[in-house]
Amino acid sequence: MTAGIRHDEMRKRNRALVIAAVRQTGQPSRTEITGLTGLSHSTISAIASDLIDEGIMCEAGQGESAPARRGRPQVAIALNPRAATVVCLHLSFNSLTAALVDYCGNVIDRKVHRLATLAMERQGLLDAAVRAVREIAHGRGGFQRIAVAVQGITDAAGTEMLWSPITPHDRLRLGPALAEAFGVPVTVQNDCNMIAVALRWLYPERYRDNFVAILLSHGIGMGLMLNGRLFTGTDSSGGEFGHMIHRPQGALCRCGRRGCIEAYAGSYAIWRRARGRDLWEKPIADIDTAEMGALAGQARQEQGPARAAFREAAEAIGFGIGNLFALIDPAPVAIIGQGTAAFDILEPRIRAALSETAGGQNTGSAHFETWPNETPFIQHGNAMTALTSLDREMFGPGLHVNGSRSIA
Amino acid sequence: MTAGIRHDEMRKRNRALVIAAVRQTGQPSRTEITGLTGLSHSTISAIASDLIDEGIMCEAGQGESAPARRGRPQVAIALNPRAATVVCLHLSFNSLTAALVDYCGNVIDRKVHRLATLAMERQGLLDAAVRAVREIAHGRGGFQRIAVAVQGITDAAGTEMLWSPITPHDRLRLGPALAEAFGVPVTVQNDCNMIAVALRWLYPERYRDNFVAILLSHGIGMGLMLNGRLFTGTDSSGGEFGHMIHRPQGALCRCGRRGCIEAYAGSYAIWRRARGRDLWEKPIADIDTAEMGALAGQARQEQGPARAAFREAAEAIGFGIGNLFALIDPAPVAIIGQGTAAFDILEPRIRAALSETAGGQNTGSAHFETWPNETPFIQHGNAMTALTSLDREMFGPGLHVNGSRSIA
DNA sequence: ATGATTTTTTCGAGCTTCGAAAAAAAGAAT
DNA sequence: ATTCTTTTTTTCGAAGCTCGAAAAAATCAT
Repeated sequence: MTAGIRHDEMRKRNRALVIAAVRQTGQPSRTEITGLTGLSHSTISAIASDLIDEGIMCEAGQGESAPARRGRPQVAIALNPRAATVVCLHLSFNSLTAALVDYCGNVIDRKVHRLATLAMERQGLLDAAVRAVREIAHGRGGFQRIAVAVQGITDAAGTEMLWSPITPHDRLRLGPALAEAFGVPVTVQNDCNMIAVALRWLYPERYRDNFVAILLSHGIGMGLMLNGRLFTGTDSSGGEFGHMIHRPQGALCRCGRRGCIEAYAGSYAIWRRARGRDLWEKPIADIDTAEMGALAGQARQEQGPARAAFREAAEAIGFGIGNLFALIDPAPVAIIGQGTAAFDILEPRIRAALSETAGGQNTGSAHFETWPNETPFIQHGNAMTALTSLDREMFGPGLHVNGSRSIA
Repeated sequence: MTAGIRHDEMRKRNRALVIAAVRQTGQPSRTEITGLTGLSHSTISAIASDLIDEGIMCEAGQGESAPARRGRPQVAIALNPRAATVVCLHLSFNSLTAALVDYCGNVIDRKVHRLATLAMERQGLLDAAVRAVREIAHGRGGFQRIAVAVQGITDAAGTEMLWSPITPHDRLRLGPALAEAFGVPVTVQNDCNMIAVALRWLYPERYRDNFVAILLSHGIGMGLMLNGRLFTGTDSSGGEFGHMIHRPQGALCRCGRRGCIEAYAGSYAIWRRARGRDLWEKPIADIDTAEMGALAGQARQEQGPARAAFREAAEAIGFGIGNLFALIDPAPVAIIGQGTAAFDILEPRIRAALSETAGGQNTGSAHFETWPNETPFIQHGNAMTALTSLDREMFGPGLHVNGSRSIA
């Protein structure tokens, strides 16, 4: 049973709404917030005044390029960049990136660390994460939150990495390790989910309430936005699109099972097939971009195993999207990652396969948008996740930030 | 942007909460509602008093079997059965059932009509629905809502049946036809979704926030509850589990495509395979239960095509559940319908297939609960859907019901 | 300088919830 | 039979929030 709404709850929600309006639109005036939230001028005035006194927001002068209209000019309101600071980590194959981000979302500093994730011990990985946070934050005052994006499956609570292709260790408890080291809340999230979050922030006109982000890379990942909320599993980050079974008893997947979509469409799978290797051969750890580019070139030029490999990859993706659409209906699809470099070869076959599925019947005219580099999306999505979760903490009135005082 | 919460909104939500608490627990006292909602005694007293004055709820004496404790006895509060009436239709192959249900969910009357749905014209089907409503409601006062459960895909708005195996006509606009004829709101919902709703009401301890209901019958259907909400597609009722592709370019499905799960696991598919027919042969319209029983008996007794048919059906279901679980994680599975009569044959192979999938890794000990008859679930879920949607209408204060007056 | 126009703040009214106290309704004790 | 206990329900004043209207503020136009 949901809890009843009390009086203070109403205020909290409306404060949250105001903060969200400012975060979304950048520098709205009080009057614009009135329109966005549907609350009255008086209420917005009161809430804005509170939030400014508490140091969460600040007045930002006449906003961008005052249009010099008649009447009292609007005063732009912005989030106070110094209201809070968050640390964002991004852990992927052989790489750990740390970024320090202010409350407005500006990246204060970023540092990329190279490390051999596959060979490292469990504790070594945890230590590396702690070191990366300590280093990026050093000498820059405190921070309020750590958000970690990982290439792997996380638990639904967002505290640990249940499984990942980048390390042999399962249940890597990044959340508790970082929370203990720094005494701030920590969230651990799947990288593809962060891509979806980023798309929603960056291109809301196209990727708003219902869409799919598919990562084509060494493996195949997915982030799914449904009804404006990130779709996660009940126990884990869910959305293991790459490990839906495309062909029962089919090719060997990196996850140890057989017939997964990834075992046909991951770059290791394309490479394996194009090079004429056995489909049950254990996948290799990494394939560089140049090699994949060469295979794509071959596939474009001549009939042969390379072309067949891309064709089969496209079929796996197409049927996968079709099966997904059978469950959730057609929605915009964004395709991100290295694999998009060969999208010209893949697309016709993806469409052909899709059209053979129940979910694909209305997608003849669907347009797939592609981006080759997933990293900026992951980092942006991760930062926005940390900041909006911080926003939620700001709801409660009477919070003291940076020494400024509440009026209460 | 979500709308801000105003004062009256708060009251509405808390009224809704009280109504929901009563509907869920049956006959709680005011004090029990206090506990369920987290609101104060004073607030519950005020809201209850309003709702009783408005005729939505009523006092129901000492509740069930007063335990004769010390102190002022609790006064049980119940929904007023005469506060509203709804008509529930259930349209399936060759059958149309109409029921009149009071505000508490008691079935006042029910009538089953036989009709040849496949042969009927579009208008004939619509007329039959209108007639069924008129007949069941005749001479019993007005009703406030019509809820239709259909064997077919509906649109996300719940107004029409987009496609159904029971009729050649698509986009059957049941909602507008009934709304125009009777001037009340109409909802049109997929039958499997209604099964899921019913399970949540009937067995909340097991089927609460996350579970799957799978209907094994002539076709294969699914209802999915996620985070306590019915999962629907963005355009349609969604959840077309039966039409996820099990084997690309495989057996011909009733939907016209090839390789769907249903084309292996629907009873027509099992029959076709067991009888040694071509897998690309057009599915027949109906197979009676006795015939399916005979096939199951054959499969139990001897190696042969019947056994192979059930085996392949089980594989399709197992891989399908596995693929579903790859997206949404393991959750309780309820299996309903005629097909459960042979579940003893199916279950081992379903488990075997499931264990080969990414989603099946944690489901070794999963227990599948089965029910042979889907009809009562569909009808109950349909009724509860209509009533809870009516509850939402009752939120607004100052509503006049059955001649009683608001105190305002 | 004055007027017009637009934004923002102020102020009192009207709801709603809450806590405390009172009222109500029963069993238990005397 | 009457009085005490105990528990439920109602009543009442206090506090908090939002709203509309009016006032104040800040700018351009005349």
